[in-house]
Amino acid sequence: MPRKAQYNINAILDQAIDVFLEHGYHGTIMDEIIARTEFNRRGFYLEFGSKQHFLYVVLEHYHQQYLKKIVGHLEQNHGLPSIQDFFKAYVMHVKGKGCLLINCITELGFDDAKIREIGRHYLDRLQIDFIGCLEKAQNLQQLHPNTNIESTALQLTSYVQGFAVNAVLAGDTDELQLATQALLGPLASRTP
Amino acid sequence: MPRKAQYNINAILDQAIDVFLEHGYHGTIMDEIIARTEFNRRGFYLEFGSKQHFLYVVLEHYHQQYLKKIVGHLEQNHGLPSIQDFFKAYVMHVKGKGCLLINCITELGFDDAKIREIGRHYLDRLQIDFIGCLEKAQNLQQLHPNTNIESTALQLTSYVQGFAVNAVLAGDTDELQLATQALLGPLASRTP
DNA sequence: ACCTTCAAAGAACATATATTCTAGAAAAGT
DNA sequence: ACTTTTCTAGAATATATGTTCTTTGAAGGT
Repeated sequence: MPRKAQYNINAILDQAIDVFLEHGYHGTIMDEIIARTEFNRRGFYLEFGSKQHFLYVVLEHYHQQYLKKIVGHLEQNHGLPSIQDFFKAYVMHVKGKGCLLINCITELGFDDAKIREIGRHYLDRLQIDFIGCLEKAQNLQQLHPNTNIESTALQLTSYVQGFAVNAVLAGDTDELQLATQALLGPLASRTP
Repeated sequence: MPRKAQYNINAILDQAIDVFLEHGYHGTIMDEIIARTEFNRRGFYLEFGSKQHFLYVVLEHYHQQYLKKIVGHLEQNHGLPSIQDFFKAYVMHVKGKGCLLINCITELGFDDAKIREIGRHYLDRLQIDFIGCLEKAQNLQQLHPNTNIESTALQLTSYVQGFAVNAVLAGDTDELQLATQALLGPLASRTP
């Protein structure tokens, strides 16, 4: 019977995330992917077919494995604390690296419809989850009663993207943590 | 006496901005730059030396010619209205295209120290200008008296980047205009 | 009108890069 | 131990791409 594959797909996808984060899509060359992931050229093309298709798989893995879990905080339904948990996790995640999805949007969004679609879907989801969380917060009277929920959700969504860009430049993330507190603080009701 | 150069450097730099916006740095190939700008290979290398150096020149031009003028709104010293003018101009500018500087940061920031430096400088400047504007707004009593200016400026800076990303995905800019209103509205004092 | 100088166009070159192919070796069953 | 399967490593290939070179001809002065 034949040999079994030596490589672990999940580990490879994780390693690939870092490579793409560092050099972008076009800046990443196959030689580096092969060198830094634990598998070989033939295996690569047997498994993924092409660099482009590989990116889609990596991006899907990135979404499922990381972004979804972070966004998951917003679905805990604890109102404002959930939003705080989300930002804390997000800032930790993007610190010093940025966000692969955001990077793909800015690098490839114009040319690649699939990337655009994934990006739109992600942002829509984020905004909907913020809305849900803010509504819950309102029910729990954690929020200023006259808060415009839709607008606030839109703000928070923009803010998230801003972090992803900042994280590439910012050495430490204390600054980002502080900004988050400043952002969320004023949302809280004075008379809970 | 010799012929004079036919090309107009400024026009070329403007044309190049669009090419880089569409395909990113590594995704842009020299053939397209040559085809879409009004000059030829020889002229290009005589003038700029390399693709990389050309990017720096384009970026500098982009900064001087576009970003600086938009950020200039913040130096009008009218407080909140200046911030509103800034966002209006920025949204118009990035609509459907994104921001070249932000794109370069996310694509090249990890590998290219010069890009990182330009990016940091730009964001610092933006934040300082926001602070100045917010202080002025406070003096003019356009602002909630208990606003934390530093944090608010940091937030606004993050929004700007978020917009740059959103603009790549958003077909129309109504959404972004709405977000701006949602963003700036709550800053205004209730008792001016 | 003629000559000189250099711009314009694109061919040519060298390197980089994605993808395919080949040879040898390692695992698993008999 | 032997055979089979297919994995691994890396050579090979074809194309893409940044850069340089060559040829042609246009502009401007005399």
